[in-house]
Amino acid sequence: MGKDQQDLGLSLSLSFPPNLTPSLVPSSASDPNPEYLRTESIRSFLRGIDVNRPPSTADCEEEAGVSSPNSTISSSVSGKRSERDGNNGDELELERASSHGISDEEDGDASRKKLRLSKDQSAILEECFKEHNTLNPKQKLALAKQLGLRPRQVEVWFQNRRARTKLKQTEVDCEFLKRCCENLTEENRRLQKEVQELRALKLSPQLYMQMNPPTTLTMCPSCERVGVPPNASSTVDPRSHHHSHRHHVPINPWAPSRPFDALHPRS
DNA sequence: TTTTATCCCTTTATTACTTCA
DNA sequence: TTTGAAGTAATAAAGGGATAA
Repeated sequence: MGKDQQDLGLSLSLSFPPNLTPSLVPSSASDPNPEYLRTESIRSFLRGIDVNRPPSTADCEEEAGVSSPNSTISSSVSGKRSERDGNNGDELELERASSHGISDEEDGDASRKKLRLSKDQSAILEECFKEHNTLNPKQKLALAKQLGLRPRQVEVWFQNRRARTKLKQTEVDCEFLKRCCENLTEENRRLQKEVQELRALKLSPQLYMQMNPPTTLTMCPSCERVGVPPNASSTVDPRSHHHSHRHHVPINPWAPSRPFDALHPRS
């Protein structure tokens, strides 16, 4: 449990520059009740069809029986689920008590039936998910009881919901990194151009003579950034640099230029 | 060390919706 | 304009491996 929560927490705790994130986050990501769910649920509601209608006696008996058509049967057959359910009295009881409204006719098909949750059920689940994206067993049972679902359904819903959240976050991360890459490419292009210009100057002494003295260019020894000394006339405010420069190192314009990658090696 | 519960990941199946001939 | 097949997106659920208690 701990590992998973950590993973999710890491994924979700990524922060982005405020100017990037909002435009990148898909509207649906923050929408607890997406249009898709709304329209579908509304249609379902209007038709008076609720795939998760409250359990009837027959349904309960059916669920409790051996031949459940739904996931319950397959899950109770599968090792993991049977182990789990067999050791949890409350959960098993709820499993039996809750229903999906599967009739006996439908029961014949052993294939799993996927049932859409109602609008209300989805809304409540979303609300709970907003509060905490994982559930402890008590919360799960309570929620399942409240929604008329099996605890396993609630559990699965939360798992799938976490997966959707992670997927959205991955998309946002990807978009952010793409932009970073674009920005760096652009900066690299700009710097390469600058290097070319400086090399051109180096090759034409006449132009060089018209240049300002090289001492007007200084470099921060710690970060190797080109700066402007305080006495130089410039629009750049030296105080805006990230640390004080008491030791500006004059740049030798004849020194071989280093490409951007050499200045910013990837660790 | 073994057991159990829970997680995530991947895959499958189902449903509802859209597109197009 | 209607209709049915095909395609697509969303998502419920299963199964399996990993991990913590």
